[in-house]
Amino acid sequence: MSSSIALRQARHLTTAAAAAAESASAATISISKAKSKLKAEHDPDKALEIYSSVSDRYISPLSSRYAQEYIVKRLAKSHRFSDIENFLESHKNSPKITQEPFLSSIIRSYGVARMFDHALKIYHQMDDLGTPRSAISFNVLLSACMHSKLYDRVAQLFDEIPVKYGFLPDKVSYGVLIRSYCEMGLPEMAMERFKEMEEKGVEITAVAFTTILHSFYKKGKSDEAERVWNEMVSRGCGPDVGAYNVKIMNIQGSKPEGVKALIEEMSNAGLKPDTISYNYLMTCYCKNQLMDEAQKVYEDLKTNGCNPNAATFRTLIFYLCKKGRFETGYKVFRESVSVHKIPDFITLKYLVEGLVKKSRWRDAKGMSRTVKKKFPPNLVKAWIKLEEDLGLAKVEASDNAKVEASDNAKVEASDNAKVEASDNGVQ
DNA sequence: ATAGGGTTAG
Repeated sequence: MSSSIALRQARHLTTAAAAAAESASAATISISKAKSKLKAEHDPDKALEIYSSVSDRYISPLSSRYAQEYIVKRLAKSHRFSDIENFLESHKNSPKITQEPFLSSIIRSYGVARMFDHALKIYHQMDDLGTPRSAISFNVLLSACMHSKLYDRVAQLFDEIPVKYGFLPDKVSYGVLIRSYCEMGLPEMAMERFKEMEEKGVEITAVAFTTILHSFYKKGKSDEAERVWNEMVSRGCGPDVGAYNVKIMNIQGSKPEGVKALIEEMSNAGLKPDTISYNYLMTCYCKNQLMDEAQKVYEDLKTNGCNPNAATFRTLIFYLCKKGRFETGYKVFRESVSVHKIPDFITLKYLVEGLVKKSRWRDAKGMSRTVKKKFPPNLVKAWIKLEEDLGLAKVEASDNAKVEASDNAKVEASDNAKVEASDNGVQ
């Protein structure tokens, strides 16, 4: 991007960002509606327009956090850091700035953009802004520091800040500190901190244990991991579902029976396996060429009180394609569309190529239409190129013979309405 | 209302 364009965008944004943060008068849509609109919007400037048209932006802290972070992520992707600054700093004009959770969301957003210096700056400004401090904003600051990959700085802040401002670190503060040690490849150092937590009466949680457990597995130290697991159990800190999932992750390379056994063990212990647990089982079946069993896990998700997520769809569709089950793959794809969790480009490329290979022209066509509606502009461009390479672009215009050759050929290629209906028709 | 656990194959 040339600097003049950047400058123009920055100027444009100064106004747009201010409007977005301050004006509630142009309010037309609700935050929940904005959420789905934002999801489909890849242009940061248009995302800002949506943000500024939301009436109840700050009513639900969780939704407003989502919208704010979303915009920051989009801007960060375009390296528009001064725009991020304008956008986030303008939030200081809101009367809500005296509320710690509101200010914390700005700190978190700076963390998302890897702008840690800005995060630290606003944290220190809290006194001037009239915002009270507790461990909450400190923990968000530590997280921002960790997500900016400044791991040794986390330890430094942990020692300095609570003393300076006169509060005590809590279990979450320790959680972030422990994670930083683990990220540095020092899970032993993380374990060391447990003593200190005990002395200070800070609860040692399953989350902290799980962080360390994961780290030891990652280093290939299974024996150490097992020791951590046993200590967690003997202290009565766990395990919980998350801890089990780390254990499952470590054995999923082996036979499905092991994964199944762990899931049963969880259930017997009164824990409810979640989507991640079942994803591991499903993936394990896929890797062992047991596609019927993998599909069964997917189909039973609902019965087990879980919803498929983006990873479920991506993994299942990928392995279905790998096994040549493109028709089933297409069916699962349509289910992913209906819940707004469509897989990535590579997976869908694999699927559309398979459909074409099997002369499922109508499915390939329908899929293509949906993909172009859902993907960001750069990927749409790549997809159109793919369509051309596959000869898919011509099907609608001239090659009815091809369409009629497919088993669902009753739908005319020009009957767009029908194709669209079939795209969105899966509930 | 802030900390942990995942997602193909190259």
